[in-house]
Amino acid sequence: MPATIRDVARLAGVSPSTVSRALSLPDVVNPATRARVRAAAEQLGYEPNRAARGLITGRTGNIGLVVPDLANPFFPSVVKGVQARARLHDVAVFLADTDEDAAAEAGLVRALAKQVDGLILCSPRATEEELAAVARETNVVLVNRLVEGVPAVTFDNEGGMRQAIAHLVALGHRRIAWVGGPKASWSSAHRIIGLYAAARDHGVKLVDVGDFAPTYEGGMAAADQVVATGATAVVAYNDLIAIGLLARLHTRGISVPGDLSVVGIDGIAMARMSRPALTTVRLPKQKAGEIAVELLLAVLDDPDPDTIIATRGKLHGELIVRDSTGVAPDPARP
Amino acid sequence: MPATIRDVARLAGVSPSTVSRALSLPDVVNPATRARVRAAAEQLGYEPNRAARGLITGRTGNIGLVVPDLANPFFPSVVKGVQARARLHDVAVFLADTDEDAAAEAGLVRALAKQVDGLILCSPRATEEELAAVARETNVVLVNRLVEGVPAVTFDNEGGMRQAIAHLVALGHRRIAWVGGPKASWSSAHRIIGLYAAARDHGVKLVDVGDFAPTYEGGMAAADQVVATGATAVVAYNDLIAIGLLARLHTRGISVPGDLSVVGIDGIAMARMSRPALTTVRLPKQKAGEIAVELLLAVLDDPDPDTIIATRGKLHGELIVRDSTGVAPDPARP
DNA sequence: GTGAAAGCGCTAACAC
DNA sequence: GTGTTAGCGCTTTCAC
Repeated sequence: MPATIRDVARLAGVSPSTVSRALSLPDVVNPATRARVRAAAEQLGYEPNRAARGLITGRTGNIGLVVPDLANPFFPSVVKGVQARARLHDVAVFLADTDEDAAAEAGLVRALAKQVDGLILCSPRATEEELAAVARETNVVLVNRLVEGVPAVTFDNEGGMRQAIAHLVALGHRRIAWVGGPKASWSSAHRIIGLYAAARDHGVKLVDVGDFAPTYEGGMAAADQVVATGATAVVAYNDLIAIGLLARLHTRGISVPGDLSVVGIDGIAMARMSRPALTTVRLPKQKAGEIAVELLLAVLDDPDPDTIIATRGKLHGELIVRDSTGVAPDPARP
Repeated sequence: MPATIRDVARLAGVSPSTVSRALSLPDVVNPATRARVRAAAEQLGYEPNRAARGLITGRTGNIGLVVPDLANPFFPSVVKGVQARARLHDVAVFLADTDEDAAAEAGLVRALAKQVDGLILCSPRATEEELAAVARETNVVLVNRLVEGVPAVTFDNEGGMRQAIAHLVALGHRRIAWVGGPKASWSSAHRIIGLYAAARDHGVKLVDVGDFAPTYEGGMAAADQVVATGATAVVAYNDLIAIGLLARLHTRGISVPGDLSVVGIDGIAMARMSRPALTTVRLPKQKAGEIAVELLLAVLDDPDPDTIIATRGKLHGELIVRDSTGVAPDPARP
């Protein structure tokens, strides 16, 4: 049975309102009283009941975080960032994993929306309309997704692809394969834009082998088609696909980077651990989570549309060169 | 501005209490009234405010989940399981990542405890006393940890190690190295117990190379010492260490499984993707999360100590044989 | 600077 | 079967 504000008030010999003030607006009460109240609160181990406070202030001190799939190592990083930053602000985080199920997502969002001050949404698959609708009903920050009028923190997907292509071109590659991810995803679209722009600028040939699941298995499935293109290098939609490529290429006796160079995107921990270690564009995932929290809190304090538009983050990726692109292409190959 | 119970009451032409009853105890109100109330609620998009309800019922419909580090792939799996099962019961999940910081953990737990019905704790590092203290103040379910009188879902660590050793012995190994994890961890202690028991039973020699960080780097650091033991096989505290071993062994030109067989534990996704693919004992991590939720909910409904003791889960691991133990040891090696 | 009173949205007694 | 009343723990007028 936790102590209530009345217990503290009784012990300190003051009224509940004074306790409330002493704790949340310290400078408005007499220092002596404040000290007495503090001591009483301490002694009783008193912590204000957030639900009760929220009922009256309209602020719960909680935020919600929705991710599509925690099994994809991309998202735990984001969650960790959100978590860490939220704790700094003494805000608690509700987490929901939608299991890539757009329908479940809608329900979860509705349920969560009632008990939080705002929502951070990683929703690669939801439609713009759905997201805009949610944003109308509650405070929302989007991660790696841009929707008109909704604050968001995004990655510089185009820039990431440019770095990848520039790196491969510098190594001498002239024919580069692309293994796509989920077609509907926002980041996929933007990665492709950057990819083609870079290929055009460098005057190199891009061969699209199609869209695959953004998983290890997806990469395994894509590998043979990549080989068939005759490309000397391949860029994958994400690291998981790239690592799947590596595995299947090894099985087929194709040397990486000897016969084929491989580049991923995301910079998940696993990329360091693959064989050969994977060259990738590291996206600051945890940072994205942290910024999303700051953004959300800023919007809560000032829901002015101008603020919202001004507070968009665009995070740049960093090319990490590892062994999977270590060698120039064999000029004997077509 | 979301609809309140009074809005629904007004629209349906009944009192707020009737609305409340119609929604939570449907069979106690007249079917006709119930239908009217339901329609009104629907029309207004009414969802009861959980905070307000919790204030009076004493139940928030929320649970808290504390994990030490989301960057360790073990924990996202547990979180996913908790998440999925909680959603089934219409319970929301607060997530806290303590960043392996025991001090932060205490604070987080206190803060969370106020706004949840119960806590699921993955706290490999907290002391028994700390955990017992938390359990006295709030409803707690422990994961992969056993403390007197506290409901818990654990893995059969001993059994897992027995399977690993039996597998290696069957392949002909007689001298097996052990790379330990964090000394203070509960599962480490139990893995060691199973390990030595199995070694004794099979009459094989175990060589302990010491304790290492439960990470890829930890495995890299341990590899050379493993080689120096002259063992033909090595069991690691977890998959991350095992994968680190694989990497360093490859660098040194030591063939796995040709020269040395490697076994991990946990069964993280990455284990399939290593080269060679890692033989491991797969622990049902997601299942553990699911069961933890069921356990917690059961305890909430019936905080009787007998129930608590009866409701302990012990989950068995499953040996997954992959290439890292594919071949019998070379008899030429000592 | 502090206390009394009202009320956030909801449910649980208690009447009827 | 339904309405009225009271109150969960807290903050916030409004007096003083």
